[in-house]
Amino acid sequence: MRSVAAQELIQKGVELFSEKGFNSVSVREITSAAGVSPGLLIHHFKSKEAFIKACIDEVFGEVLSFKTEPNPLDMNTQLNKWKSNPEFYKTPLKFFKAVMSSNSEYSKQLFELILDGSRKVLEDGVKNGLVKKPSDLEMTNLVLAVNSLGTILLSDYIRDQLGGEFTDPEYAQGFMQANLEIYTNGVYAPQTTGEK
Amino acid sequence: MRSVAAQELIQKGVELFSEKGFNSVSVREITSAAGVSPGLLIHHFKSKEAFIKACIDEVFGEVLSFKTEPNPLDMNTQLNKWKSNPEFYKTPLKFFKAVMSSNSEYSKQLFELILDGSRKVLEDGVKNGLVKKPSDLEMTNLVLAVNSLGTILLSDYIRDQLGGEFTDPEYAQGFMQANLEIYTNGVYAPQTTGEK
DNA sequence: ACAATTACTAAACGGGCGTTTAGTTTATTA
DNA sequence: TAATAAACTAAACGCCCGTTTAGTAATTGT
Repeated sequence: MRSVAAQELIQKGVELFSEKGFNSVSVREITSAAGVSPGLLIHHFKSKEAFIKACIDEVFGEVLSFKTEPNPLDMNTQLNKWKSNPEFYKTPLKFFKAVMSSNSEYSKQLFELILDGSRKVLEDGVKNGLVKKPSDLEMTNLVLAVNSLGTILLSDYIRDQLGGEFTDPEYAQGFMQANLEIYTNGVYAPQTTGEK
Repeated sequence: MRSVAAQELIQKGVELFSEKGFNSVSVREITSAAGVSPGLLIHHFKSKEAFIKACIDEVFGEVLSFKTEPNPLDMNTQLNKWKSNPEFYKTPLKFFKAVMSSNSEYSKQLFELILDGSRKVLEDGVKNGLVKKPSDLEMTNLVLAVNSLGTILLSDYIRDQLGGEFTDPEYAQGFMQANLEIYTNGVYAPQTTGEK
């Protein structure tokens, strides 16, 4: 079982890593935020890298299970989730961004997990008749997943444009509506096949 | 005028920054790659930060002008560019990724520039009848730009999935085709409006 | 209760960082 | 060709980093 201080360290670690990324937060910054000595973090977690892994495990075990959570493709479900509790998603979303920007072994696993979840939704959608059968499902899945993740990675820029987080109810409606419109109607007009 | 060594430093800097990002490349790494002393970089550029800015100026002045280059939305034009000279885009694309991941003042300016270019293409497309009139042009523009940029930011993950760079002719065709299909036909089947 | 383990701290270590300093070589200019 | 300026180097400075060490306080097991 984890000591109180160790739990506190994980919590502060997740918080700070979410804000600044793994490389920009030092061990000392975390330990002083938790009110303990730097040595204690190493004592409990062996190294900073192992501590980061512990933080990742904590967040993804506690809050996110990409196999059961609504998939990025499923915009309406996601929108409702955000609407009902926007605060809940803020830190995990930023932490997720930190992980995906870190090029660790975890980030690759997470990406595959996202792809798996997205593929499932896509395949189900095709079966249900809700989604058009793409000529190359795997490639389409990749593109859709990348678009969703890109939204998260670029959330800082989106915030600047909207004037607030795209997960906030105030702005989520319009942002999701644009997504939905694109994914429903396409962008190119019907009479063209997309060529110039 | 810039000295030969200073030019060499910029070139090596862009190369290394593109590979690893700004924070992960030290002044010593750049100067030893250029065969000069660390002090010389500071002598020429005052600080590492100013050197980074010089690198950004160099790349975006030399290779990219987002107002004239094909816009991310214009998939076919972009595909043809990549097809005709894939090497040309590799380093600038990675450098661009490094800048967008750095949260500098430059990255925000670049994002606005991308939005401006994208908006122009979108508006022209609507006038030409090539693009459907979106209910919220600014929001749609934001979503489309984010999707395009996301592809660049996540290029490492895409490479893992495809087995090669998505800018390589071998893989570009299929990847762009999936994009084109989504933007032409949408994802959701016609009989549904997208709700579950 | 006492021994053994665990939680924890203060201090320091070694290393890499960006940058400064002081000095030398090379180029420019008059 | 002598004076001035620019290019450049070797060494070191101070700082912050992750981690180690050596020791103390608290907890646990018997």
